[in-house]
Amino acid sequence: MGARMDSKLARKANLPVTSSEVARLAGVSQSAVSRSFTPGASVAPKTRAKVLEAARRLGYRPNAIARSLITSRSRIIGVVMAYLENLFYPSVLEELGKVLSALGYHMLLFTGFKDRDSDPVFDQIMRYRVDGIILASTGLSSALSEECAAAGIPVVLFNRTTKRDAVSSVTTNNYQGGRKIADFLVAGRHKRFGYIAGLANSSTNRDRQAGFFDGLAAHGLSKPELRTGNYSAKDAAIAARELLALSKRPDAIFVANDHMAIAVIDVARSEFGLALPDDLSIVGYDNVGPASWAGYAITTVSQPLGVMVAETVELMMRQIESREIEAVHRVIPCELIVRTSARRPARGVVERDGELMYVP
Amino acid sequence: MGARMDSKLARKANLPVTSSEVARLAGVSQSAVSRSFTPGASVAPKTRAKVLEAARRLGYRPNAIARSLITSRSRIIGVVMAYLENLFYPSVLEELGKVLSALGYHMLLFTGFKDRDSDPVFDQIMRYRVDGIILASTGLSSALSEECAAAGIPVVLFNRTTKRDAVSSVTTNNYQGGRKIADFLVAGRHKRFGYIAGLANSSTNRDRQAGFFDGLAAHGLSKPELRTGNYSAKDAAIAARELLALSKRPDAIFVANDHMAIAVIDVARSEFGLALPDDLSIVGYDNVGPASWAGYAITTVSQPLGVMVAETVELMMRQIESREIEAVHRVIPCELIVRTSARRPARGVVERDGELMYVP
DNA sequence: TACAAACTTGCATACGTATGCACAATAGCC
DNA sequence: GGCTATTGTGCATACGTATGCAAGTTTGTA
Repeated sequence: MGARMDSKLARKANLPVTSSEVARLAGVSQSAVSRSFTPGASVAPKTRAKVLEAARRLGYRPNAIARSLITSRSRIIGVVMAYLENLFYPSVLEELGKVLSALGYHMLLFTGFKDRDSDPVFDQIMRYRVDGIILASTGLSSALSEECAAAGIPVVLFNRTTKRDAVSSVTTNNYQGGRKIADFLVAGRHKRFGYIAGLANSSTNRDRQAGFFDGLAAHGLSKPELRTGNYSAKDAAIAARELLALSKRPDAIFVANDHMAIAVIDVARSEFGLALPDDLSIVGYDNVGPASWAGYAITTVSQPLGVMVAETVELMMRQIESREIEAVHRVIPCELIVRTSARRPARGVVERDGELMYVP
Repeated sequence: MGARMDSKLARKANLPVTSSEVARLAGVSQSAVSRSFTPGASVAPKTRAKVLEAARRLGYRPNAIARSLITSRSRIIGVVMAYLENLFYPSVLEELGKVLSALGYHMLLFTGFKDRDSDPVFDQIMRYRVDGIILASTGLSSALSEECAAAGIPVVLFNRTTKRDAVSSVTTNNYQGGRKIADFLVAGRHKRFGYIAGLANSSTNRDRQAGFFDGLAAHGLSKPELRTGNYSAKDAAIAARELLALSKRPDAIFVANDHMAIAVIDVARSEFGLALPDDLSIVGYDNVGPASWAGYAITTVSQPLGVMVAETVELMMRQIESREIEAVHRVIPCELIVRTSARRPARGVVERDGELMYVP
């Protein structure tokens, strides 16, 4: 399997340096070393200097594992993301990394089990005695959430919500988002509507769909044509083919996220020869990076990532510090970003922060 | 900041269950409990059954932290990815998650420090006594790699390489890839060439560029116009504007990765009104998801992710198990995938596994 | 100088598990 | 049934650190 260039040299591992060894070199007790590395502990500046110098010479680093055992705080947050194909989640991960590391926390990441069961993942998370769990792109069974609560481990759902009493959540107002899209498309004088759904049992899909359907109903319109894309590009393409092959083809389709919307746009253009927005309007959701690429320019609902992550971490930290589990549900407002994948209404589109937004 | 719905109920954390408590309930010693959870340990089936039943009733899970302290193996791999904007890396992460979890290992992820120094990241990684370190989208200073070697922690560079003696690496044959692109474009009768570079000091960029330049030289052609995009979409767009505004505009541009190539294509089409491949040919690198989207259809070099990850993990495991650091450098062959962003040569394009490839 | 208050330091112990060792129990064999 | 070989079990200890406590030292004040 390809070329190979192996170095001849192999080295044996040395033993890692402990605080006792540092103590010996510095001529102090092990406690003094520990205190020198604990911010706010009681150590004389001179002692600390001696210790740090000895530590530097030996290449000592405090053992976070041993520390966790004593303090019963690992400063590790378990992060669960079933898949990363949808660019929304990598962005979340990157932002989480920034925010958590600034607070001295780290992420134990569980991903890549889209097709498998998530229970073994949970078992592993619990074994590492994480200080908290953040779940994105996935829900949580009732039994497991109860178990976390019983163990005193805060759980925050990111971009999903639940009625369960033991877990918190941070979402945008998906109902409002769906409703805004309905208003926008109706104002744009569209006549026949389609909806390509995400995972049927996800709260995001439920709320976006309800908002969209209610919005259309409020204008006296009947239910749109519904197909399901399961938040998968492949399924969305199939759904798109069905919708676009209808004799009464929709002139506006709301696709439950941008990741699917891209696949739908590709199908519309390259398989049906349709031009956007003249022949067809597409609206997505999430405002991921590619949504703003010139090749797609998707009209979409923006989920403010920075705010969502900040709220998630704040909720997490509060529960960790207070040692009390509380089920708080944060709902963040969202904006409809107007680009060129959907026909615009005559009025209501304004510029703000360099983006066009729909503010009826 | 948005709506809020707080649950009234708050719960106190319980104490976590220990092996001693399980032992008491099962009427055995703590050692027996430990052995019941250690595959291959010496326990009578009857005892193990008693223990597991007691553990189930108490909701016991072995404490991986405490176990690490004893065994001096954390079964944690530190994964460093400065940024996740380029979809190549999330894909890597997902695959790593699959492969590592199947082996009972977990990922401590460090990301989101693109603009900051990576030294603090290292400090943290070392504190958690990880069993190994995988670095993607980033290099490693000489001092740090020496330190890891001294501590007996294997380091594998993913998609980067180095001459340093203490770290291993897994890359594709980037030189060969660059060279293939030169051959392909020359065979396609292009006349004026451009190159948009990645990060100047990255081994991937160096090798791709060297291969491309050497390939052109081998056909008796002079050096292409060079601009630098730093593997950033924004910088690449700027570079593209410069290249396309030249009086002798290139008719073929090799962009050092797909992430930048997308930005370049957007600029070419929407700002210069160019059609691909009639007015301009673009070739990328990586074969990320969006490269195959109908909107872009980028001719690109495929880096076989699955193979790369498998090799990376294999290298890692071998070093962990043998407790010896070795500097092995795996170089994996790559393929030129032909799509429609670049004019095709008259011959040499064949179909394989449903993809068109250039095999001169 | 004397005394109290504030600050430092070392000792000892605890965190939850794995494991070498010695011993007990069982199985295997004729 | 008597013997050895095998297996199973508990005891004690170790991993590397944090921290309450008591003793020691310094500082501040009158």
